Amino acid sequence: MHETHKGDQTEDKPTALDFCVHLARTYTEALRRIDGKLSSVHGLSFGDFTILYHLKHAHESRLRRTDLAEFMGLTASAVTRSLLPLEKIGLVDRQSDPRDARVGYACLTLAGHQLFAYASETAEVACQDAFQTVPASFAPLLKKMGGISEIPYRPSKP
Amino acid sequence: MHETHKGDQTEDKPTALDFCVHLARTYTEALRRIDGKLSSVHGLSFGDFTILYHLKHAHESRLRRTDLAEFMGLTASAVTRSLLPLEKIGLVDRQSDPRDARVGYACLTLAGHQLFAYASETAEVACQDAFQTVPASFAPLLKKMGGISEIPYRPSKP
DNA sequence: TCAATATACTTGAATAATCAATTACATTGA
DNA sequence: TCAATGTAATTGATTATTCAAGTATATTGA
Repeated sequence: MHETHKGDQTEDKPTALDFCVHLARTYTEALRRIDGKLSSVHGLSFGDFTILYHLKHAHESRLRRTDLAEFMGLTASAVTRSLLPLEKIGLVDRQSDPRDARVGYACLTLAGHQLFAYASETAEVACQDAFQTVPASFAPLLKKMGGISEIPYRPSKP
Repeated sequence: MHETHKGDQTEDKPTALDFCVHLARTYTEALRRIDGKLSSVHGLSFGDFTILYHLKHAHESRLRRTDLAEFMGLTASAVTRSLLPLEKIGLVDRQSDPRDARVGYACLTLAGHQLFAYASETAEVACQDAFQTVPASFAPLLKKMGGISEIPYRPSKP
């Protein structure tokens, strides 16, 4: 099995770049596997599933669409488009904010909760399977990667 | 700073699923940054750059298109389409195999080598920047993730 | 030998994401 | 107060990727 293919170039200590290239390869492969399982068993992409995941963990199982975008690392545009089919099949509900007419909430429906309960078991197994060899102690490290800005606490307005 | 948003659900020890969701978020953000830098400075996406990277490290700076697909974690189709613009702007050259008329090689041109030399410096900095806090000792772990099948040594036919 | 199967690659159609522009509403400060 | 600016969300056009099907060539085994 290759260790960063040995060609004629002398391969020195792996750089941050080597790390990134390898991470990209590993990530896409892992995602493909998880996505495949989730799709075949529940008809959800990992992206769809991740939306349900964030809603499930949010206060009252709902999030503003921008906050969901931030959690997902997607643009607002992508969130709008991703939510459409989930709203159509009744996993997610659309709500508005009486205090601010601009904002829209995405809210997990009962059906959404139910499907999530099943799908998260499948997802957990698929994730364990895809990342078998990564020890749990590793997770906190990844959390620090890139100094990603996290969602601030956003209290209801007075 | 949120630590996996504390809602009303009790948040237990992070599972493999939590890890995957967080990795996805971190990964897309990091990729966005690296991609942005590389695009603005050299007009290359990280995907484009990664193609040059794999060619650069390959024997004689060339790879069969299927092998490139395997290295990239992409389908053959995606590789065909990704190579088109790189061939058009003269960074990559198309070669055929006299022994097997089915196979096509992608080969780094002189211009490709030159651009890669510049771009890899930008990329290294961008990658260090995106993954500041991940220690180098971490790389071997990631290598094991998922038990990804690597490219076997493929000798020239007799 | 040559039919059956396998491999390398390309292409058409579909999906998912992006960015830029737009709409609609909110907030701010002279 | 209300004009200017800021924020939330959607939409159109574009790009990247996938899958399924197709083409061309190689390999294999009866």
